[in-house]
Amino acid sequence: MATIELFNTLGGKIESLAPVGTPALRMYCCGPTVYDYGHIGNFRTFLHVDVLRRVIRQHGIPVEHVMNITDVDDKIIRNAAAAGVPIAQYTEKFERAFFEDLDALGIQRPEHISHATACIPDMVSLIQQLAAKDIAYQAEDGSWYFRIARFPEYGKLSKKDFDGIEDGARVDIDEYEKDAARDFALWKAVKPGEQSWDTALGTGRPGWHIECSAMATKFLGDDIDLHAGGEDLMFPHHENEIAQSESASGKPFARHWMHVRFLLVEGKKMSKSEGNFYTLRDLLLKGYRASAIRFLLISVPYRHQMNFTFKALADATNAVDRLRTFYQRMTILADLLKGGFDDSETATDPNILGIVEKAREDYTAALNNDLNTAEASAAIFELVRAGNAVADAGTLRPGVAVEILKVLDLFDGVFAVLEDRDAAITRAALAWAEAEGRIDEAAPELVATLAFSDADIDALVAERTQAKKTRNFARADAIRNDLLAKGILIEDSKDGVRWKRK
RNA sequence: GCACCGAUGGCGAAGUGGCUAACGCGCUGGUCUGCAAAACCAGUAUUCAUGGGUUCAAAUCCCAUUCGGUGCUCCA
Repeated sequence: MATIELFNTLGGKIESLAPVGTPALRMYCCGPTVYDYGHIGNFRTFLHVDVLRRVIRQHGIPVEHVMNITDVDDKIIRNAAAAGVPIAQYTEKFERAFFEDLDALGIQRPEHISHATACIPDMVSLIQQLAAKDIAYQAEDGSWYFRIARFPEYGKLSKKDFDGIEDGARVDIDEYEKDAARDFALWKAVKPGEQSWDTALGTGRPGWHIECSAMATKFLGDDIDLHAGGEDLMFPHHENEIAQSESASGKPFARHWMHVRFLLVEGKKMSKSEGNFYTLRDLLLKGYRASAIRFLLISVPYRHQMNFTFKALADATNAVDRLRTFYQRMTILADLLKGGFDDSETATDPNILGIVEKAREDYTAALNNDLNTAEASAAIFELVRAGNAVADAGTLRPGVAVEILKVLDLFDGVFAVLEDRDAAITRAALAWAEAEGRIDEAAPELVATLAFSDADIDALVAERTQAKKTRNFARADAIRNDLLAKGILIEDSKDGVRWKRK
């Protein structure tokens, strides 16, 4: 099979991605700091890493993927103190929410998930290795710093040349003891009232960057295949990881670096002050579907800045619906064969098999080409149109529908939007909002629609079908319009009546 | 301020030197339907921010300008 070509920030060009030294591809992705609910920008990154791991697995390559949970840092300490609870209690809630959100968005769990606070000994040991080489040094207050002067390659990932850059315009009030302004904290000495650990380095807590170096090494070794994260992490976070890891091991830390670009929201940087800051839960309560959010965030390739808009989100909902409708149509056709139906005599379009094959090839080639999800979905929509047209003409053999379904399954192995879990996810979000006292943020129509059970809807749909049989169209249309007003759409088809929630 | 990235139809968005500028959504007309919906067909940018240049050939390369974004500081 063709190789996966992926842009490598280190080197600045597209390179083949493949495991070296082990059968599995060993990758590390910087995880969340669990001090609040995840926002759509966070999830854009996690979604594209999910796309990557799914593509790798479709190539038959196993993945060994590590993600950290940062459960101690300045913001957590500050917020937990403000809430008057221990940090573990504070982070537990947001960590649980984070995993619920991953599930809602269909993001696969990494093979290894570890907490920063569970890896303190690993971090201490790493810092000790650096200290033995005099690369880590302790300041007078007891904090430990990384001596950047001892790592000449510093800046190679973010392409920064620190020679000649002025070195000390800013001096943080509690970092005045550093030897050089760029030196970064490995271990922060304890401050009154803060959570701390008693270690060989003294009493304190880890700096931010060290956990990723320690965890990646702990689970994957000191020369991993891929390291991924948001573009903002490139500097200083990833640069510092490289400095720590490579200084300790003497080996290149990660061969391949992947960075996902930020998104804009309604054309502007997402920020609380702009009023365009959205968590996944905010969107679910507004009535948008998890599947549409996934599809939209994935559909723009990861290296492009994408503009997230509510219009685009509504459009994505329709696009996903079209894919699902087509999938159902093909499934119904393919299922004819299960009943022992012999389709060898069925009229058949002479070109459709070639179109199916082309869709498969275009789809695969697009993803292999630096994860071009836009072109990949275009290939699938070409198949949708062709398949529908042939089916409309009555020349789609069930055996061909089986082949089409294979391509759709390949597609869904990465895009993961065809299975409809949306109503359940939205119900869970409403239950959460209720528990948090935020139910007033939910769109009223959403509450109304979900208040209707499937059985309620089925009963009304049956009544309408009965009315139609007696040609009582006034009554039938009244039911249809009433349901539509509540967000439920009825579709009559040759195979019976379908309905769906809008 | 310095550095880097981007600007493609009504909206979102591919395409980075050469076939009629993908794809999705929307809109208009048609087919189908009791009417709709779904689905299909046709139409919907002679043109790729603006101005110059290179080339037989440019949305794609170069220069300038305008606008948006990012990094230099916590951030996915």
